Amino acid sequence: MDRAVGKTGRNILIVAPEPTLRRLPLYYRLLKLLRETGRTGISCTTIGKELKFDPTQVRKDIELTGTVGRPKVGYDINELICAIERFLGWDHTTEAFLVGAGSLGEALLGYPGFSECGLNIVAAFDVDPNKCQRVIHGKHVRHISKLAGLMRRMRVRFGIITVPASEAQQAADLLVEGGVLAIWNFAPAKIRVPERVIVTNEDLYCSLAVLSQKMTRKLEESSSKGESK
Amino acid sequence: MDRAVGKTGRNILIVAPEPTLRRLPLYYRLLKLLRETGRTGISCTTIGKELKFDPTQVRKDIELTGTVGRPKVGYDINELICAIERFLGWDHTTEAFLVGAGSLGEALLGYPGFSECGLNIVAAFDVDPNKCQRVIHGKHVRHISKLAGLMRRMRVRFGIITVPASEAQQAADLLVEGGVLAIWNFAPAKIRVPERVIVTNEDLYCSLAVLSQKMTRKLEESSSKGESK
DNA sequence: TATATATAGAGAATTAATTCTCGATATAAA
DNA sequence: TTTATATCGAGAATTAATTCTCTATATATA
Repeated sequence: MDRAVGKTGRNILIVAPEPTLRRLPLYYRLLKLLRETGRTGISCTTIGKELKFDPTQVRKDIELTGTVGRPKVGYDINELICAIERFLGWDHTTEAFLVGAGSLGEALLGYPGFSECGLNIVAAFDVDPNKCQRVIHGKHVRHISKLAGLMRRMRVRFGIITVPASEAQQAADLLVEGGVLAIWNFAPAKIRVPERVIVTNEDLYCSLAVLSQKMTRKLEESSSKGESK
Repeated sequence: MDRAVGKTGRNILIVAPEPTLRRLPLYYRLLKLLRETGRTGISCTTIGKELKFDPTQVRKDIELTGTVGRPKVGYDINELICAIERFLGWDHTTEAFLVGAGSLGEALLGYPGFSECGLNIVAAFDVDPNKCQRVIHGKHVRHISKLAGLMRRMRVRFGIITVPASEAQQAADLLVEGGVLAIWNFAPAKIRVPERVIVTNEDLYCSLAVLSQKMTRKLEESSSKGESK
């Protein structure tokens, strides 16, 4: 989805494969749960069994984080948790601005556990003056006209877009004006930003497509073959 | 992420590759926009240029939907839109129940454009009696105790989970009890369901990981090499 | 009418991601 | 102490996904 760069820009910095990056948080969550039970060690086999992944895949993913294990023993849970945090950049706090204080924005402002990942949404912005001056989950909502200025002044480099699709580009432009480095875009729309800005799109329609297609195929099959097996 | 089946279950029905399924909605959105401008034809090259995809990739994706084009001309936009809708199962309505009427649930209940994808959330459910009897975006919120029964009676086969992680399994169990076929899980938690149920997880932490890692790498590089290029 | 060109379509080549195989080793059991 | 076994680590093999190459063809231009 977010395939690095286009024709022009060469991929300067080698980042981990996206599939790996998407699996690491799942390991991370499991490891934290296990740690609470008092466990101290874990093997790839066990992680794989728990999350339905191939153990070798888990091992290769872990290898990327720089953790070394011991044969027959496995990895130290604490060490592994720290390595994943370090690898993902979850070991330091990143401050973020959120644009669009609708219900989706509100949901993200109150999302539990972002702080564990080092994400700290410090303020929200909206065009609607009625929404401004409100405080949602302890975060102030300000008028969007203040975004770029405040962003520069506070040196915030991370932006989250939760506005309707039609306003996504405008939101992105303001974030770019404020010197944004990375954008997490929840609006179902393509945004155009300078090459240097990292964008990840959280497009619900893309996920829905996966689900609807699978469901449709399954229904087709069961109706044509009359519920085989 | 949602890698089909585990060790035990063979993958009975051949579905399209997930990367393709995730790109199709992007083409679809672009095509609908273009159609509104009065255009009738489009080439893979143009789609690719617009969305920064390789034209061959676009062509292969389109091939899967069964659409045929003409050299030098391209595809008929209308035909292509219909083919994508048919392929994804967006040409017929799927009714869904939503579990968890918090702000995320509210956001989904008011999400614009789900109906274009054939998705119709018919009701929401929550444990909190204060939330019940409310109407959000025209949809009634009922007590969760009524879920399974109503689901069977109304023959709803699609469930959306927007409860906190700690309650996700309970929500999933109720949906399974109601005869669910596919679950769209927004809770950051693994849910266990029978093999026959299709699950797609919308795990924000997985997406965040991609973004934070890229951002971290970029910051590391610019600080060590002092803003090269 | 003849020529140039953009593009679909087929299939080969390449690249990325996953899975398998095997040797080394640390622990537990005999 | 010896043997058995689980598991890491390295690298080969496989599979999936993407990109490239070439041919045929439909349209536009000369």
